[in-house]
Amino acid sequence: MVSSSLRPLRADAARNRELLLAAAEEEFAERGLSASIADIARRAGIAKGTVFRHFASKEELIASIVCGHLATLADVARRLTDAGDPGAALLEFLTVAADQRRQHDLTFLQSVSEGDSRVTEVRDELYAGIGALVDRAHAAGTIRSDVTATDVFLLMCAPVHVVENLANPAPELWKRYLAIIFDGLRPEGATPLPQPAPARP
Amino acid sequence: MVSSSLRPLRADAARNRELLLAAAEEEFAERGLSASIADIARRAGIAKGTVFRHFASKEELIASIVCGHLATLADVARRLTDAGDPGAALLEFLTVAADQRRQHDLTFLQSVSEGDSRVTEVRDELYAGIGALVDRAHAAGTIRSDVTATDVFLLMCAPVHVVENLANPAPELWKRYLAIIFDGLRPEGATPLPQPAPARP
Amino acid sequence: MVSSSLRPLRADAARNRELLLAAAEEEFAERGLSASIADIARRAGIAKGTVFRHFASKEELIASIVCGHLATLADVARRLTDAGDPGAALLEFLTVAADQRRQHDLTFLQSVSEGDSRVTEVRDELYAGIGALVDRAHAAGTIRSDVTATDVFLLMCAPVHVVENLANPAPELWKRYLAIIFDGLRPEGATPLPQPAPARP
Amino acid sequence: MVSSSLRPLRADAARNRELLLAAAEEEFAERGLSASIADIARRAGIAKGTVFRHFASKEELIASIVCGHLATLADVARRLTDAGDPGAALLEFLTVAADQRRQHDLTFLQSVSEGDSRVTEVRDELYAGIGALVDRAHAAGTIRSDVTATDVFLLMCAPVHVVENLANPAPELWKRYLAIIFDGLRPEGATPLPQPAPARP
DNA sequence: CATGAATGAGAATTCATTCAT
DNA sequence: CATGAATGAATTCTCATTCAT
Repeated sequence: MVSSSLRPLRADAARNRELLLAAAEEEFAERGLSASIADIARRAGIAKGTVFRHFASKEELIASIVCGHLATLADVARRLTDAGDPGAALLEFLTVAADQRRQHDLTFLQSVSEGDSRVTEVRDELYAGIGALVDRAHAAGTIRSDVTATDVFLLMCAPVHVVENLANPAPELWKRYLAIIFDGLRPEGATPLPQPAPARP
Repeated sequence: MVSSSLRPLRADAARNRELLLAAAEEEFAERGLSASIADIARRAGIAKGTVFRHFASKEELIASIVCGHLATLADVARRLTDAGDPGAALLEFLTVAADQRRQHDLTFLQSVSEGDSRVTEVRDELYAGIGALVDRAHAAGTIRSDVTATDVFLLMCAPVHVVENLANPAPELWKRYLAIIFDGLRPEGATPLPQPAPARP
Repeated sequence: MVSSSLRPLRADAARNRELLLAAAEEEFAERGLSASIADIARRAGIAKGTVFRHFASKEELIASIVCGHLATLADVARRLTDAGDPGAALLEFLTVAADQRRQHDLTFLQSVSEGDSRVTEVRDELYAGIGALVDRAHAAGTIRSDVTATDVFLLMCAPVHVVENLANPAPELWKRYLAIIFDGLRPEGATPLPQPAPARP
Repeated sequence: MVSSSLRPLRADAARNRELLLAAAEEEFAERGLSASIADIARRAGIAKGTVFRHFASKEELIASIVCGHLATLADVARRLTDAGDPGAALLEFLTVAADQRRQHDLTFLQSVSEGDSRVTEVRDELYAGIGALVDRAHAAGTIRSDVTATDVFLLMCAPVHVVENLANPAPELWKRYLAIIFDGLRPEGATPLPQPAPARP
């Protein structure tokens, strides 16, 4: 039973679903895309067959994980729209986003769930939230005017990715690269950009 | 270079080796790490078994690809050390590096060949080359003084990674993000970095 | 016995396990160690993948077969310890042992499962049983005093092995060679042995 | 070039043939039947392709090894026919036979080359030799009258086989079991045999 | 004629997914 | 409805054998 519609899941089923998602995140983080359903089920303390009762396929499981992460980020963005300092709000958003990724790097899951409609939907929400943050930052003059919401959306994961090339990165090293990239977004000393901003994803 | 081994291979074998490496790059780029040896062989127009005559295992094949790319980059870095403008040289290096990645994103291959000794060796050469470029840029005051060769090494792939989150990125879009990141490396308007630079990889 | 593990298997699974073991014995007997899992599965009327659900590897399958045979023999030895005539009991044991082997010569499997702990355990039991039989035969003066339990353990398979060098041996021919060897174990006309008895295996 | 007919092989080819046979024996002894042609060739210091110039197939190589061993034994038997003490001669023959096996256990090779005509031929010679030895022993009353040449032929390898069930057998332990078996062949205290002697193999 | 590169038919093993219990 | 047994396609890798160099 996947959809949020209809019956709201029995209590234990809902709990299993959460156990499963958590186990899957850990397993994917440790083993990469090739983490097996069997291992995930074992980690969740659930039978293999039951996994398919919750998620019709491995792809759908992955999509659900990605959805969750994106939804959390969309929430964060929404909440920060009311914050006092628009520049600080945008930086905070990027910080939360990178921190989320850092906990389990699951960026590679995104490519798998590219086509999924629920993912697209949540991503649109997130995109809207980022749009609002960027608009306010523009108005406040905190970031260069030629930078768009899409740019921010794309740069969001960069700090964590950068750090991943290291075997044992310091746990907060990504903040160093977020700082560098955020400096690149500032209006001071900005060089004209050689390529136009891309359209929304 | 890679062929540090024994005899120089028979002409046809050498050709097959190149066909194989090329096919493998394409296949990995399209299918990710899980590209199969069978598909690679088919793409190269070569029998499955022959792949294993050239590369004892899938891992070794991957290591060879990674080695080739790193060696090319090390060459580029070496050549640019003599260039007139240190700042332009560093930017040029990052441009070439990103361009190489763009053709086939194979960053994920790196993690597999982490332990390989040949890879380590070539990476050290590349690292040395980047070090020289960064030193000269520091001397010329083109980049902020708190940025190290390791930082540049890590940031090298970021522009391409950023773009990969898009389904159909404009072919040169990565230049936009390289520009933003490079602006972040400039001394003008630089914010103090929250984390110390990491040690060499 | 072998099924010392957890729950007692579902009825159908248990049946498949037996089918599998039987098919494997036949296939190994016909094709030797290089019998393929695929052929074994086909013979058992079971899918290839299912073999690995029952036995994690070919080695484990072999160990299970060996274990079964050794356990049966250990049982036989135990039962015969109470028999009236110690000499007849020992001969009976060797007869049963050889007969078991004859059905499927699987001696070569033993070398593969040398390290397996379950095998070691059952073999120790068997060894103890043989020890008891030999002790009683010694006491009764039926076998020469310089022959040990290890000797009997080692000679156990000889009659069948001898016969195997023939293309189409008469089904009970092995009894001829068991008789000859058993005569060699008798005290009458025994020549001093040129080498000391080996330590327990 | 396989046959002993026609040209007698160029000197170096003959040498390669011997190197190859020796390497193959060692490799088979160490790795069993699954020793690979590649490893054998490497051990002999010869190219893989050349192996097939000497022996048309792996089976033929094996048959050649087996042939060599059988021929040596046939020679030994022939030579011992003239010896003074018929009983001692037979024992000596069995000793040499077992010793030969012990050096490299290659009994398993025999089953592979079962059908080979050259093997059959040499085996017949060996059989004849054993027949002569047995006849003389019968005449001298050294062995029981109900034992035939075929029995001896079959029992020949038993002592080594027996010892093989041990992980690290003492190098001459087989002599212990040869003594036991030979005692079983003696007329003193012989029990009637339960099965008739088999026909020639 | 020796060499070793190429071949392709398997081998063991893994895994998402289905379905009887 | 949960369970875990069964499935079979796919994967990496091996090897006897052939054949161009």
